[in-house]
Amino acid sequence: MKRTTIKDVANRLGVNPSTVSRALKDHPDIGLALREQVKRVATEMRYTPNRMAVQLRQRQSHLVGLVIPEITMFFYPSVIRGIEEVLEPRGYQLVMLPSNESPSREAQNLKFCGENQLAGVLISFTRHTLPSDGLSLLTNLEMPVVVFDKSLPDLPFDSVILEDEEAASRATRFLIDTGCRRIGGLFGSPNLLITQKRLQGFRNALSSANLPFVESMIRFAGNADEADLCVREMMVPEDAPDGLFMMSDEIVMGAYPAILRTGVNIPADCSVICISDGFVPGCYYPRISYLHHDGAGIGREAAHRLISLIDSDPSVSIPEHRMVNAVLIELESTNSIEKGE
Amino acid sequence: MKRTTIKDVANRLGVNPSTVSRALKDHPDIGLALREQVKRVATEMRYTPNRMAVQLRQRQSHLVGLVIPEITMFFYPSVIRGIEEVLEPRGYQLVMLPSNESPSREAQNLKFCGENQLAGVLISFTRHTLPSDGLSLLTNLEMPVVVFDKSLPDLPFDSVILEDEEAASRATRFLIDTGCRRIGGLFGSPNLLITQKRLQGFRNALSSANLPFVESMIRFAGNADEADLCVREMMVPEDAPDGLFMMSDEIVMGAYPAILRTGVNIPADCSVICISDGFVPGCYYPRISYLHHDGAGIGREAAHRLISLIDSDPSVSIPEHRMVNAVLIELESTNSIEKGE
DNA sequence: ATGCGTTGCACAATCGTTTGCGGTTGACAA
DNA sequence: TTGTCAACCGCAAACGATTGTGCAACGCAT
Repeated sequence: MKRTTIKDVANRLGVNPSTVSRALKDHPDIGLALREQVKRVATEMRYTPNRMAVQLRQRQSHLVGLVIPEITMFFYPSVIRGIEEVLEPRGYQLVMLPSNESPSREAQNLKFCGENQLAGVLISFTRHTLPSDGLSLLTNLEMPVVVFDKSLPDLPFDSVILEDEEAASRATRFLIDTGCRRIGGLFGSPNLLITQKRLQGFRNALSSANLPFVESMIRFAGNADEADLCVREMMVPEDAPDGLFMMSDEIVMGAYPAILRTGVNIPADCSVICISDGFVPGCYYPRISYLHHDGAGIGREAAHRLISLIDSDPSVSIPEHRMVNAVLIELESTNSIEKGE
Repeated sequence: MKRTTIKDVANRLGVNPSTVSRALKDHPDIGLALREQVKRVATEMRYTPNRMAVQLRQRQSHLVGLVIPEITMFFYPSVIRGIEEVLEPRGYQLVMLPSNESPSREAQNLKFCGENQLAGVLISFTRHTLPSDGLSLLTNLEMPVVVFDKSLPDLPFDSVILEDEEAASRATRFLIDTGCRRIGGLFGSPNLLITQKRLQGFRNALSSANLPFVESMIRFAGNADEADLCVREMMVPEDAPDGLFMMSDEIVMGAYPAILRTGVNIPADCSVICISDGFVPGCYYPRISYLHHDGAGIGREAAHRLISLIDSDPSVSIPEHRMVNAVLIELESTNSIEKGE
């Protein structure tokens, strides 16, 4: 039960394989009549091109590598949806290459992309990848690549990231505007550039409002459980925050129930805002307002950029850094209005 | 800047490409001395085999297709982690083929797997796939395939699924044992076999306890928002349930906050239990006890089975249906103990 | 009739590996 | 000396497609 090849079709028609190949792609060299006949017979014989042969010949696969730090339930599923949305119609497929937060695994994954001549690579770095390592990895890769979300400083490659600083700043300002004065912040891994930027945005907003930045009011949590712990530490009776900024969905899922558990009244005692992909904030009561960190949007952007890199001459393009901005979504009132003025 | 091929290595050594090929795979035909030298030069020239050529030659890729109804934040991320855990060490890579709950897209995806001679396929069906269609799709595929989680009735192919009926039954029994008498159930799409089975388990538990099955106490929700709506309908003062079974994480995330919003006291007024992957139940307060629907475990099982199918003679193997059982995890008390006896 | 330009297709090389087969050595026994 | 048999390695044909080039046949103008 062998697959029918282009040769089989050619033999059946008594023509040369090359003729069949050209006919199927409407090459003008082939007469119109024959062209139609070839197509008829080809579908009749249920011929489908063998991609391996095609790819070997043209030295390029239609596979795109997706190198991500870990396949978590946060953010990446949305990103993948966004990517698929633009890749699939163009005939590209996504190969999963999770790095499990291990730089060495990440290097392996990138190596895989190179060896298999994937069409391109979409990458989000692990929290442990050193900027210099990331740079050399991508440089050695010699193929279209776009970095998304978890980028590294000063990378001379295309990237699509959130306006992290601005988003965090706006979120914080929102808390300030609704009357919060003792604002706490819950952040992710401090290694991450996005964490640093969001922290910076957080600080900027405070200082713009002439509010002091209190070291003890911010915490870093590597995962949901740690976020839970942070909350328990922060929510001490004497000086609990009256407003809390949480930088991600994972932090929210760890921290928010912890807050509720302390008995603190939201938003009366403490307002809350976060940066989120959008689903999680609606799954709590009270709901949480958030700055939309649009995973699908970032995925789409990154994929688009990658496609244009693949289609263009690699030597002429200069890296383009795209920042997608986060829009504020207000859900009910986890943010108090005119708090105790 | 061409990649170095096996020919380059051969030329450098003045030997035949075939010799290099054999030397690199320790073929006994090649003398030990030469073998070592070839390897040395190969690594020195940074030779890496071109997989496309290899695959074309041996008519098989090391890619496994993952066909899933949709890439959601629930369940599938865990499944993928489990799969990767067993696939990656064996040199297989995962290709994402989301069907977006569309049977036609699903058919396309399967076709893709066939045309590209993937090594095998892991599939979870959409909620709209007809059993007969699924059967013919897989039959035509003619390659190793294992169905996981969202299966179809009477499929003569390997499968790995949860003991859905048993899990739902145990969950319900747990509610009964803690004193609930008016037990409600929130289910997913009624098209799904897993929904039907879990519903069956739910009913069985009720009837075993001589409790009536009240049609109005169960609801079907296609997504979280619908689950929210269902709760608002059910939680009417006169005859609200005193115990609630929720069949999945997505249902929980829609329904649980809705319950809290109604002001119903958990677990005093209403106990809650669900079937879950494990992360979500801990992200609420009160936490929710659950029967563990282990995504990673199912992924691992499915991947293992697929590997053994790939490695074995396809003609001799008979389909194996694996049911993984769900263990009960009790978190705090969303289940009342000795309710109003 | 000669020359020239199209049109329409066949030939063969190529992509980078793998693999069946055959052939050359040298050793060693008959 | 001849024959046998390993041990080693080269040759060339695949795998299934794409593509540059060659070459008939034909039309048309000269």
